Amino acid sequence: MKADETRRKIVAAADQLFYEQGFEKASFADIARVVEISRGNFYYHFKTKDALLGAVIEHRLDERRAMLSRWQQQEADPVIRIKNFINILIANQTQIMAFGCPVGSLCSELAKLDHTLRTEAAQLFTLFAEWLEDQLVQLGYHDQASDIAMHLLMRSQGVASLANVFQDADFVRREVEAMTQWLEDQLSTKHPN
Amino acid sequence: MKADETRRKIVAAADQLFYEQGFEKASFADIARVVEISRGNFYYHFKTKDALLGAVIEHRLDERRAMLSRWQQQEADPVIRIKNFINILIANQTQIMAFGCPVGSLCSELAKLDHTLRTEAAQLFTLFAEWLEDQLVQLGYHDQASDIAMHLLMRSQGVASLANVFQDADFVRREVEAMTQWLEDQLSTKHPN
DNA sequence: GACAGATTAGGACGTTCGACCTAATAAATT
DNA sequence: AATTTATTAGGTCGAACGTCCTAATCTGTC
Repeated sequence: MKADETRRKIVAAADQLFYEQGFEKASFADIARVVEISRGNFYYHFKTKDALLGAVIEHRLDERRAMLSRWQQQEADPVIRIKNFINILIANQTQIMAFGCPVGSLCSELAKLDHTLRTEAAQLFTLFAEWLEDQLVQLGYHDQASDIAMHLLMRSQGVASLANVFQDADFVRREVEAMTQWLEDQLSTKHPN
Repeated sequence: MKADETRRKIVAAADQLFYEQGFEKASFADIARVVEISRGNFYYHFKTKDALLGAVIEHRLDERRAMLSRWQQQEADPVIRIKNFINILIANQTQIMAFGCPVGSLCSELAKLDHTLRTEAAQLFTLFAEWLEDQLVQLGYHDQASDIAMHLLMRSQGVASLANVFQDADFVRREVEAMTQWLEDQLSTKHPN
């Protein structure tokens, strides 16, 4: 089955180009150039551009699920796991400054396009929200777990947005530091309920 | 000069459609339908779509400058002025949940398009950043004023992003409350340097 | 080696878009 | 009223796009 390999390459290239240029601007011709196949070949693997987008979203979900379960295995402490999440902003700093958050910018674009797959893309957020909530539950939070998870997600998005606009690495560093500090303050000052 | 009126209508319609659909998706035909003029008429008022975008950005800058100077006149206390800024999230909640932040989503799109007017759009952020910084300086901050301003801007963006994705009015209310509380904590616990 | 199915290449079609042009009309000026 | 200028309408052009079709090529099986 060589088709699987080609399909994988198409999805990988589309993933990157959708990120760098946005879903609408990235064309079949662009992707074909990267994968080095003919334009017409797409129709064999994906009947429509929406189908390709669906595959890209699934791929992103898989990657992130894999990352999260890796963290689950490698780090026993939920606090460190959450810090791993925060540090994505540092690890992917260059890309985020250039193209924004891959999750947030896709959701934003699909919302404006009023696209069918808008809800599927939103699951990328839900994935992180629920995972963060789970970590916080493990830390003894219950009622607040969901709110704190959303707060962390919110700050990540805000930092990514401004990082993209202002291209300021120092700002990112400061906010990641502040975010980490805020988390520790939460854990130390407030007794989990 | 009836042309000024027509031009004003075009800019107003483009402003809204660029917000609702995004710059690329909103076409001359769409705008023409709203303004009720012919498509070809655009070329008389704006030679290119980029020129129209430039006018829209200028228009948005003007509107926001007007709003900020209104706040300057109506409120003597910089703290209340800053709270006005925070409360934009509540005042424009419906639109933000539907289409995101008009400033952030435009900057995000132009960044992906690698558009020439990207920096002009970023001035919309700079406008708020400098205004917030100014308020904080008036409150006695100096070294920290810029960082706090960026932090407030960051949280606004984050809240707007997630509001758009999750369409959760309660989340917005909670985060606005938390943001206001954070501001007051800053002002009360830390003596301005 | 012949055959069938899987995969790919390349071009054609219809649509949409921004851009551009020209003629018609409205407004202003003399 | 005549003439010029400002403004608008409507149509056309070329390019880009997603979609679709058909022929060619590759791959595995008997």
